Amino acid sequence: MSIATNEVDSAPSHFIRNIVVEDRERNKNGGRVHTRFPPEPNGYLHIGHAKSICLNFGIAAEFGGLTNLRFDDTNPSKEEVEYVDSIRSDVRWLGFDWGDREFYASDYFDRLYEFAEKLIDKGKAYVDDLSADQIREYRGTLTEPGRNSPFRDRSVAENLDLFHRMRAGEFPDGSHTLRAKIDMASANLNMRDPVMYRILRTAHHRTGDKWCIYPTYDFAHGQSDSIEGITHSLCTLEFEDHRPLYDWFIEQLEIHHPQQIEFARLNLTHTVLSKRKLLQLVQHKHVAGWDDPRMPTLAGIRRRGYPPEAIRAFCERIGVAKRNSTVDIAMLEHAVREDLNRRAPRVMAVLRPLKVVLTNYPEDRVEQLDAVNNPEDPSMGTRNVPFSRVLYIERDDFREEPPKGFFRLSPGKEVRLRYAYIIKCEEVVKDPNTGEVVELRCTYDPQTKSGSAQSGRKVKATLHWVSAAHALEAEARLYDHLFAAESPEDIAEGEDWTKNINPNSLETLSSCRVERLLADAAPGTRYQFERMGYFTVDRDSSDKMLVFNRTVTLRDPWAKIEKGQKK
RNA sequence: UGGGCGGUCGCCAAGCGGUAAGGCCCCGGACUUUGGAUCCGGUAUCGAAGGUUCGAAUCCUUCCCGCCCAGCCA
Repeated sequence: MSIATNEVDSAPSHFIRNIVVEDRERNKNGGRVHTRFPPEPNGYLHIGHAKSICLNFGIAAEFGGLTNLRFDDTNPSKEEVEYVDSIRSDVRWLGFDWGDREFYASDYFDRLYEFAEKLIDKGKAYVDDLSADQIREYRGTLTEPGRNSPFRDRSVAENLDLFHRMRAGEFPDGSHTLRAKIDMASANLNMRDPVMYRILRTAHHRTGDKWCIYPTYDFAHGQSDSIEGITHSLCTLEFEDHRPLYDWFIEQLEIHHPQQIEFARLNLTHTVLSKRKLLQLVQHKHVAGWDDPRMPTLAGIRRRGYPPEAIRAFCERIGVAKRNSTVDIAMLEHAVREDLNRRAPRVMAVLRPLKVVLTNYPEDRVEQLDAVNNPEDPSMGTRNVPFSRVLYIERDDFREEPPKGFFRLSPGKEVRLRYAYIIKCEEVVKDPNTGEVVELRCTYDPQTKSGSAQSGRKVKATLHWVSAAHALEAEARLYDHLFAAESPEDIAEGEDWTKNINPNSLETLSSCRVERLLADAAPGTRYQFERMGYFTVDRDSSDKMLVFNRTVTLRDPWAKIEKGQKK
């Protein structure tokens, strides 16, 4: 079993799995299960693709089958190698392996060309001289049948000759097409003599200038699946109408017949998942790039710190069905927290530092305190954290005038410092000009050292902290949903969806203080900053400045209460 | 008004004639040196209306609502 599937104890049933089970019971395809993930290399993969990847690789692995990675590169004008490289690394990062079965629709251009000739031979395809506009006119509408092209009844010999000359480059772009001869009156528009080949003088990222005609996706996709011996061609709902066409090609060609099954694509709240819109976000600099941690791309999610295991668990949990749906992004975030809670080492980091001086603690004294690395996993051990007279605590953990329900630090009140002592706020020092609180003067109770006999006194809150003299400075990038609106694409007439971009989706804090051991953390390493959230070392991090991405916050009931009070 | 596909809790989603799983969110409460985690408990009669049946979310009929299709995009 692959690492990708063994973490899910019992895979929930869904209709595609049921179909596969039935197919195997009937010994269809000799019980073989062979799927493929067929992206077009014209953009970066996103969380929606992850659903398809997990489905395709997951269902095959579950039944001892294989999954191919196939690039559907039939339109050279939109496709680039940058994208195939990113797709490869994203699929690998997600945890899946396609072995040596990396294919391209362009690998099959010769075969496809022969298939086209065969259809011409059978009188099932013809070269059309109609322009794109004319083809559209002849196609009819949803409620009216189309009309036959005047070129529909050319002889086989003439069609063959014309098709060869198309390939030979005798005609200008767009002047001719090869069309399937099916039924211009079909209620299914896809069956109204769809275009199989178009003339396009654009260099292809793999085949170079070899071809000036390219098969359409509709003519290439099904046959590519067939050539690869795919048993179950899983695709999204919008291709349901195309299935009769793909079946028609396969039957006319008398080749292996994969079974196409359609499922609903993933939609997520507070984000967009269309390639066009993601491209726009990048090109118009609404984000820093495809791997901006706010992007729903796998590259972005990875940089943000989402673990692949969490993505897989999420994909398993959302299920597979035919109903259009939009999953609450909270479900994704939950999967991330669940995974990181188990695995991320805990560390103390103060994001917005407030100086605390313990007036009754000796100037030059430093204690090494014992701290647990992960309460969920004792095997992760403990570490020493230095404690001294001058500390930093989180600014949000002090309120001069505490609201109802606030049980952190305020004048005259006590709290525990995690792994250390109970302290009491004796004095608030303010900047005489601005009135801003700049320092707290507190006393500590030596009797309350963590773990000691008399440490049992209860206080309402425990704060994280860092020793001023020992801490390292760091930058933290706090991310929020890229879109404040739940459904950013729901907009009024004349409005632009980009108006829903959350202006506060990124907040950069540059004077954070963190435990010294974070100095050696490699990019991509994930931690829990106690009480603040999960953070991941960014690739921008250096000796000069440590940089952390907030992957996801911790659940924070107090923040919720306070938000409610303000309203 | 053509064709295809859907409509089960706020959001996902099981269920396939025998009397509504689960997860997320939310609300209580227990526990807690992370207001974290964990643990308990709470919340639907299945788009509507008829019908068949001892019995229907599951079968039939009609209706309503949503999504997709008129690229030489995928």
